[in-house]
Amino acid sequence: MSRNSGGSAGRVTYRHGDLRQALIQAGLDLARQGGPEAVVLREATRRAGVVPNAAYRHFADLDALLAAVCSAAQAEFARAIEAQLTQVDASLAPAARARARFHAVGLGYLRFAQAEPGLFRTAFWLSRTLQQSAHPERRGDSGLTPFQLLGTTLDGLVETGLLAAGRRPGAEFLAWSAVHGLATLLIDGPLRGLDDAQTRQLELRLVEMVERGLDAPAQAGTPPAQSHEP
Amino acid sequence: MSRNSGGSAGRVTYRHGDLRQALIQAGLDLARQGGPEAVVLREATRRAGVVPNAAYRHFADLDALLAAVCSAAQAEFARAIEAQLTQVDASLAPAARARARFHAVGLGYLRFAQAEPGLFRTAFWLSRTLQQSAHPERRGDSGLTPFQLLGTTLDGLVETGLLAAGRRPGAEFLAWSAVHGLATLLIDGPLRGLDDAQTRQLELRLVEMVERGLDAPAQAGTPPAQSHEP
DNA sequence: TGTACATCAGTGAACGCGCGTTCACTGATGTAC
DNA sequence: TGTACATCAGTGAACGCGCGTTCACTGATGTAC
Repeated sequence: MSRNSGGSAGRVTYRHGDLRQALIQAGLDLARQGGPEAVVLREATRRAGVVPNAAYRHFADLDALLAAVCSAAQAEFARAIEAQLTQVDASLAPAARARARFHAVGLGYLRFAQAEPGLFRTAFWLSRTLQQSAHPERRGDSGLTPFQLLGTTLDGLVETGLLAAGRRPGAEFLAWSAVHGLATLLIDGPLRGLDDAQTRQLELRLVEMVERGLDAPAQAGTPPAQSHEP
Repeated sequence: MSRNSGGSAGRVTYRHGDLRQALIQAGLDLARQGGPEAVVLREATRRAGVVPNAAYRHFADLDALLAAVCSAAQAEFARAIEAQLTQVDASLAPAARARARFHAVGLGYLRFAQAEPGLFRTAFWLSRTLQQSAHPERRGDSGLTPFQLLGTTLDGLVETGLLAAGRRPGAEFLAWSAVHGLATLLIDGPLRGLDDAQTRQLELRLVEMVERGLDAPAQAGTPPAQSHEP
């Protein structure tokens, strides 16, 4: 990366060094600026200081490069959330700590989405052909995906009695939905215009809504009497 | 639309009839299949049975056509939610009816996203240049946007005592986030693989989570003792 | 009711663009003797 | 330690694609007299 990244000086060697990594890095930069659609083979090779078809020595085609970039983006995402978790005060009482960890994941998620919207969208890009699940090389330093990190904190809520065990299964999907939705609306959607204070407040209210809504017993007794299939 | 839509028979007149509308319709079909990125001027004119540059008699450029298509998509979205609201049993007691209406909006939202993922994504497309707010011609038959329809049902929850008035401000953003996030994860994201039963259950649990989480008082007393700015 | 004419919606041809991908090549690198 | 050689990473040139957009045009339509 050092020798060729800027393209400032002429290349020392005829061979590149680690073109594969340089292309992923260039693709990551493109994704950072413009999301997954902006990851384009010719521009990536251009930034790596190399002729377009050189990429084919390292990737079967554009999709293969894009997949590698997406994995890298997701790993960066995971690391950002891990960083938030690390900052939770370890001396807190178990229940308070469990809550703090849950908040850390939710707010870390939202923070990353806003700080790196391009990478955030890239992390969720799925090549529509191959159903590659999020397993091979997409994790953070802890070896967990963002989704698994969320699951861990939910387990913590159950262990400390803040979440009924019966409500645990599937809870990550509910929490994930809420946080992911707010992230999307904040970066791509109609909530873009919000100022920082409004954003922070909304983030906090959302996480608290999830925390409460996951656990509390059903209200009233009557389920809504509407048939959705007419 | 009738004469030219299929392109089956030769055109009767030299002039088109209503090319503007035909182009929007063609763009809507493209969006239905492939989302906003699939709305492409040349293909739209092809489907309208017309030469590419003919579009410039009716739209300044591709962005203008796309904007019209997005508005149409959002209007269709609004109409789908209105349809769900219409089906709520009007003879229910006020509180039950308010809940049912809230559920109808949430589930209608999720249903549309899954039935018409392309249009759903198109409805949220924002031309990054012009900050056109969602006001001119993007509403349903009731004259409300999907967002406003949601607000109406939240008002209903407050009126019937199911939601504390103090929690009403901004509540639409929280509810919206949760539903929008689940919709996104279900159609574009890692939850695509879920079968119908799982999906329906998750939808219902999510809406109930929001309902509970919006209203219930804060749990415990201790806010999470984490600083997010290190 | 008939004719002259302005309007303007759609035509036909062409442009330049960046893209992904293929082909035959070249020459630095590392290995075998 | 020196030489011959196979490997294979990167080069150079070219392809075909669909795209958005511009230009000068043509001829049906509707209006004014």
